[in-house]
Amino acid sequence: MKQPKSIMGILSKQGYRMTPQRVMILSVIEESNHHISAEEIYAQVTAKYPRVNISTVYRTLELLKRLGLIYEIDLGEGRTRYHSESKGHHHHLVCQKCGAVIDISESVLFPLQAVLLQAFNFSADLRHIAIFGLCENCRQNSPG
Amino acid sequence: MKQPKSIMGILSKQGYRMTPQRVMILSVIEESNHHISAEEIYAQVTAKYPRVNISTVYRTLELLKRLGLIYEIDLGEGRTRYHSESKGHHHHLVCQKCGAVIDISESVLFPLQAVLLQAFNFSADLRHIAIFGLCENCRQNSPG
DNA sequence: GTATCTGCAAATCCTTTGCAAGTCA
DNA sequence: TGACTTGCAAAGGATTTGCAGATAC
Repeated sequence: MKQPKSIMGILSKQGYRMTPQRVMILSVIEESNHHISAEEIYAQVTAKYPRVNISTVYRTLELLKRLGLIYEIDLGEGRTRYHSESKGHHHHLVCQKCGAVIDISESVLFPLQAVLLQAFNFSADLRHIAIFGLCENCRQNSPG
Repeated sequence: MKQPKSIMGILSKQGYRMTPQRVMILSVIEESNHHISAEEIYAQVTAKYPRVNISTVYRTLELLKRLGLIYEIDLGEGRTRYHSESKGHHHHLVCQKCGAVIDISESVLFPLQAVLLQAFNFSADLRHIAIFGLCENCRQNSPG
């Protein structure tokens, strides 16, 4: 398992302890290709370390989020998914009909960010956004 | 209580029945100034009609949503809020620090909608969106 | 050594469902 | 009358919490 070099420093610098659970959970998130849910993280961690508890996963996710190492995203499934900050930012077009998720570049939302800043003095956090709608296929096959 | 003229026709036309519960629930949503949650709707309806059950509220919300009479929005609180379609569309800037919700015009997202359509052939549903970030006040008072 | 973390179990919150009784058309 | 609706109670899934024992530093 790849061990992030930075995590030890980041944790100890802020008074947190480095535990095998924390290292494993972050590793699973960083090695995941997609946006991973708490339950999926739990399943992967448990495979190697059966005694880890789901509540530890949730507590660790909360911590990693606070430390800025991971981001959460709501893809409209009724559960939260997580993503490694080190992999960079992007957005998601989620098809409400077929469930397809299309990743798009962060830059697509730069103009919107600029408008919100100018017009409302609002600093929008547009790093990992889900936009719902209909994908190309479902548009063609849907009535209206 | 104001009774929506249209609901009877809309319901019966699609084979649904008009019940006092349905009329009251829609009325509460239409008379609400803000985006209202299932629990809040339940509280208001119960005040006048104590035997109504929360499950009826959820079932009715599902129906009204399907009929296009209401929209749902997720303001990041872990619960869904509802809004009358007849009041028109707008978006929300939600401050992650103080919780302020700033309503903005639907048209602010028209350019984004056009870009997504052109570049990805994706028909984005941008009628009631929540965008998270920092409001004017909190930007000034926050470190960094 | 001791404050921080974890596992376990139970609780919480929001929402959904099964079913028998009630009600609208 | 009969299909659609409701109330009730119980279940459901995701997430959180209290607490005593375990562990990092």
